Amino acid sequence: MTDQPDAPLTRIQQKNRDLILEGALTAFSTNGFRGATVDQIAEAAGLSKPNVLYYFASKDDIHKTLLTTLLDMWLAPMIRIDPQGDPLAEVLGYVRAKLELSRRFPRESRLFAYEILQGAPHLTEILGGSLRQIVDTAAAILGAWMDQGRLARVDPHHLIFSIWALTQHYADFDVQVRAVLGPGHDPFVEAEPFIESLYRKMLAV
Amino acid sequence: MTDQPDAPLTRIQQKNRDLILEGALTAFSTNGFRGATVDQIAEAAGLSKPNVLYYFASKDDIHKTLLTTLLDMWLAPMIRIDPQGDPLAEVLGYVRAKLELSRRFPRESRLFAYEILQGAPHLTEILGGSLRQIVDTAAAILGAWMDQGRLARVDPHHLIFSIWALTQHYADFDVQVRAVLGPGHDPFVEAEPFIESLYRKMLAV
DNA sequence: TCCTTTATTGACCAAATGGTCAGGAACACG
DNA sequence: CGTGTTCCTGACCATTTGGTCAATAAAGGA
Repeated sequence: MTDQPDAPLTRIQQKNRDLILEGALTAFSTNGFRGATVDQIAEAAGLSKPNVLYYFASKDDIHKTLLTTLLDMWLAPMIRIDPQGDPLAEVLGYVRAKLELSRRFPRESRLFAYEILQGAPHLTEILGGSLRQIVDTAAAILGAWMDQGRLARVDPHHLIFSIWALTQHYADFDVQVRAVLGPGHDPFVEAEPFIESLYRKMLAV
Repeated sequence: MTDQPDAPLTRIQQKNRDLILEGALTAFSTNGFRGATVDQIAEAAGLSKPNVLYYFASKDDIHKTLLTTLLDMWLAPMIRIDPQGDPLAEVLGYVRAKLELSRRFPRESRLFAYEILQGAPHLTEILGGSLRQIVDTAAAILGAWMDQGRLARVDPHHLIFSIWALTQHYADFDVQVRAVLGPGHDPFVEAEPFIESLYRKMLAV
């Protein structure tokens, strides 16, 4: 499409790339990378298959673009944990933000879930690199608060894992949760006070 | 292979079906249903592709067989919760059993994760049927203990979800957990005391 | 041993799928 | 306008893949 690698995008390029990524998010998060077809993506985006491949070099390229783009949104709440803030309020704020992400962006959550399940072929460097650094930083903050006796002593890393597990479960396993609860339930609405009280009890000094 | 629908399996049939299911478990849990190929399964089983399809009608058939076979193992610990037992001990026993399943059978855990992510096309009746009943029964036991003041009052269904989320996370997101922790860690060994203390605090009256 | 049943496979097929390409349509802009 | 660039598509291709089948080999039982 363009020979200039860093040429600014035209309006049409911007719009169509967005359409494609939006359609691909739905396709990949529903069927996984292998299960989604370029035709599906094209139809979801309202474009022809060759046109999709005019804007992206390959199916793989679309997937990689999605993943790296979304990773920032996914990690943002953890970066916002403030060492100067109130420990419990900061943790609960993070929990709430993460649950809100699961509620509002379940497709993104599932996309990551598929990727990790598959062994994270596109994310290995990131997982052990920047993600690990961000987590270590957050864990250090939590650890310091525990040292100061402002939070109950628990393993900070596993505390973070537990938050991920609990919040993402409601997005990734949505069908199971809904099937078990039956109709007339809003899993996310019920989950919030449950998870909040869980961490209040766990982290109370 | 056999016209008799309920004919007992010969020794060869038994062995080869087992080989196929074993190979398929690895293939499906690594790449998902769509990502796994019959050739892969055949190679993992040490059989030829036509021979695999001699023992199972289709790839789908293999998948469904695996899923339903494994569901029992997966649900067993919840059924063993004893209304006559000590409440906290019963819950912690269930948690430990579930974590042990994740540790020993991560492929099975991932197989289910893929299935649920996909919207549980093969399990919809089961999810809203027998699974729901089993969960409701367990939730009722937990609720009764809470009524008697022997466990802290929390939403029993979400308590169960939290156990699933926390324990399965270590199997399903294994690569992520290991990448973040770095080498020299055994996630499951560290997770057990963390999760146990979590539920001790949460459920203490 | 002989004969029926069960196992196994190479060769093959049709459909699906990621991707290409030449050429035409739409657009931007002097 | 006109012209160069960007955008778009129908037709096409090679590969992968689930599945079939006729034919052969191996068991098994009387």
